[in-house]
Amino acid sequence: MIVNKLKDLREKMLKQSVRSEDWTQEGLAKRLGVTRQTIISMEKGTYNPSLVLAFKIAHEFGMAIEDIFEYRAEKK
Amino acid sequence: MIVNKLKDLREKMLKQSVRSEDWTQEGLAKRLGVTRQTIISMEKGTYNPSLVLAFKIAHEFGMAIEDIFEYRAEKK
DNA sequence: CTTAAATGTAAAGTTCACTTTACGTTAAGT
DNA sequence: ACTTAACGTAAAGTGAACTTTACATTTAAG
Repeated sequence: MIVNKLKDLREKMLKQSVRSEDWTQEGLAKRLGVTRQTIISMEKGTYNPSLVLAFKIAHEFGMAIEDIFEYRAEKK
Repeated sequence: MIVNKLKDLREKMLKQSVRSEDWTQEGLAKRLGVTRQTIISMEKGTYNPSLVLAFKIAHEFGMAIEDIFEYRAEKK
């Protein structure tokens, strides 16, 4: 199971950023090369990004993957 | 594009490990909960692991995802 | 040399990340 | 109140990650 901080991080950037349009769901989606639906589903936790997308996201936020996504071993 | 060090890392563990059967393709696959085919394809670079699997792999090797997988921006 | 473990290859099937389209709701400015 | 940007939801389609099965090749050890 993977937990992520995407929603909080993006909303924080939205508030802080001068170019706030860069951090709307749509703005971020465009920079990542995905659709807005993809952002929504990730923020909701409906599904996990691919490793490639996780790398792109980490790059956009200037953080390591492990700072944004946390893996928790499944409870069997 | 993602480059990985899986083959080298696993072979290194194979040589160093006392319980070498833990680091055969089959042994590693079982611990990761995937098939041997999956290991082969990742080592060949045929496909990239999901983020969940990347986390599990990093955990098995005791390393960070970024130490095993490297993202290189696509040349358009 | 022989045998068995480990690795490689190939191909069809399943699942899920991601797209596409379309419409509904919320928030904020004027 | 009106408008519009931003956010949310739903559902069908595509492609790639991953499985399953089966067989062939390499490597190491007796």
